[in-house]
Amino acid sequence: MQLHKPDVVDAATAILDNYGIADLTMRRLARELNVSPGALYWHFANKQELLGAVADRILQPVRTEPTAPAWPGQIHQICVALRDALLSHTDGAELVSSSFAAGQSELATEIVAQLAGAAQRAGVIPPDDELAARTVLYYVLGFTADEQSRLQWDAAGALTDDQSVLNRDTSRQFAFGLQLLVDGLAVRGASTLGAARDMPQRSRD
Amino acid sequence: MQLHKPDVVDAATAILDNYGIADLTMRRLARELNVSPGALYWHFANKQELLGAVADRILQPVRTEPTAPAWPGQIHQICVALRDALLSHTDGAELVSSSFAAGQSELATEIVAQLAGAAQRAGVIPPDDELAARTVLYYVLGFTADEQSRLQWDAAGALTDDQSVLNRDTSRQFAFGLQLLVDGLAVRGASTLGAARDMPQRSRD
DNA sequence: ACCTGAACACCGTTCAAGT
DNA sequence: ACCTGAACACCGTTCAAGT
Repeated sequence: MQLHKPDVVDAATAILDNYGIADLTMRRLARELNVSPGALYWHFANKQELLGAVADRILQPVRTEPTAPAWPGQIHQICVALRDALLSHTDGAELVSSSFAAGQSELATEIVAQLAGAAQRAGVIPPDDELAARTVLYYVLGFTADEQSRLQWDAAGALTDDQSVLNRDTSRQFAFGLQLLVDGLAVRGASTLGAARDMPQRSRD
Repeated sequence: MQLHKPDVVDAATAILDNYGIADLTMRRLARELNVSPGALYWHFANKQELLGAVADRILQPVRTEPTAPAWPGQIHQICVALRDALLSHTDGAELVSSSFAAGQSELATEIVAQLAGAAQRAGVIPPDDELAARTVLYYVLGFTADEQSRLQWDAAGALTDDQSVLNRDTSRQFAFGLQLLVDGLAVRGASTLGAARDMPQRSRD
């Protein structure tokens, strides 16, 4: 029977979940699908494009309009959903991170747009809104990649107790860094929102 | 003549600067040094360890006690020095980022400690200071990796004018995101520094 | 102690040729 | 249109054997 893109992405995701990103190779994937390696290149231009498709599969659950009424809640919502999505796949953060950097994940770009919207509602005006959005994304990707790699060291069994990610409340830690950014956003937003009152620098000019 | 670790790191850095991280392979490096690939494994346990040594070489210029009097200036100083160091080597941000994630860069850990110190001076108490420090580092690495990969696309000549990193003031953009974090740090620090005054939420309980 | 030679078990990608 | 077979030009790592 014929090979279709979604089948390929399914198989790739299965390898990722079960063996990790190091084992997600074109040849291994072809073997799993009972095709020759060359067959994959009919459907995907190269490995990066395929990884981008896997990244978009991972980010699918994040694809939802935020329901929170105010912008801080919206940012929390998006970021928590994002971290959850990344944590549900082995090396998820690493894969999405590099796909985003390579500009191969459409959904990552969409998430940036949504975060930028929240930043605007916080009072950050273009083009700073996108900058703020990217800053938030860098944080979530960096934090989660770190968390996930520690989890792997942990599973491998070579980590002292105070390094163990299990003994620390990572969700609380994640929220702390996120709050840092939300607070910063509030300050930055307030400085450009009419309210020149109690803002000493450049009140009117 | 004998092969010494610093020679190896020198040669590796040269390959990185001239050809990029994709060409920094053990075999290529051995060829450049006129030794067999196996020789490298007498000096380094594996490729990750060697890359960690290159990362530390890149971070060397950042290794300096901050001279700014107040913590916001110190953070700016460290982060600007860090970004400059990363930008002076092809794929510098990507290399340091992955070495840090793999726990192979001692200097990266040192930089986190220095940022944590600044966070403490901002009023963020342990263990949140390290969390704050890591958040700042995630930002610098994420931003700079992004900036650097856009620079590469640009050099390759396939980017529209408004995507071009040259037409945007990236240093100003970098400062914006950094300010976001510094502002957040100020808020967080103030909330734990005695001053419960004019802080509506959980002022006393 | 330090290095070579050779092997092992892989990679990503291309492309003529088949159906 | 879609895929195979086979090749090209590589990888990281190990390890007996040499000096």
